[in-house]
Amino acid sequence: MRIATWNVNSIRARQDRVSALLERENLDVLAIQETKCRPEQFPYEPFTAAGYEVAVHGANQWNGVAIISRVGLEDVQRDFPAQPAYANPGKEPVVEPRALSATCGGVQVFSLYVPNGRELSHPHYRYKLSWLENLRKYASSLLEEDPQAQLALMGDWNIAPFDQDVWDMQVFAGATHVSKPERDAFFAFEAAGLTEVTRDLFDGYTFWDYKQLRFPRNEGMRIDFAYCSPALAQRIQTAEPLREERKGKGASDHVPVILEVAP
DNA sequence: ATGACTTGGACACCAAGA
Repeated sequence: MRIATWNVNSIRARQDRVSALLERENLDVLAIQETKCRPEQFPYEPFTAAGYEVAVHGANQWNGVAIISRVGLEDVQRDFPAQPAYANPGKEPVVEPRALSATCGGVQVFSLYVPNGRELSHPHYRYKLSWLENLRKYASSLLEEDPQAQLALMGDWNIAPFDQDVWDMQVFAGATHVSKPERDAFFAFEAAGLTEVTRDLFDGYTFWDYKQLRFPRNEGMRIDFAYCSPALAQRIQTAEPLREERKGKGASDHVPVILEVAP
């Protein structure tokens, strides 16, 4: 089975590329982030016509996640238990559409768009940390219920866990994505018994900013990951970032990361 | 070339991204 994650930065702007990816890479399941649309705006037809089912979670032009599968799509869950809400200045707190899970081909696949954090002193940063903590607690509870669970927590984690995951640590001094609390929150998933399965299977980045020639200069970040339960981690055979997808007109700023899962 | 941001809303600027 071939499972992938990709922050597409608008599904309406990227639908052609997503459809082409599914076919070219022979994907069974694709978890996408930053769909940036309400459910009724999602372009379902090209995917259903190609034999896929689609589960979406979206509210407006911000955030939004979806799962596209041709190996079943059961037990769809929007949000996770105790998922923190975020209050924009002067507004009521809202649980944003950043998490979606479904069982596909016997694997509980999560499509996750971890909050950005914005600045270390910003309320969004505290929101990011509590969001990660509660997600980790939920993942722990799933593993506790069933140590043999097949779990894949895939998505845009918005954290560069190691210094080599950004092109220049000096550029990120005092910035989000590299701070110790964020990295601690990331590695807490390892402590909870999950394994980030892409780390040992490739080197390099998964994101390059649109600005300042970041891609041609290969000034990127590695922030897209897949945390898997023990029973699933042992089935992962390969993990590959598709750098080709960052090229040309109409590219997302992230590239897909594809996992090959043994039967 | 892999090339100097991109997206979507209500808009002709702005928020947000990382």
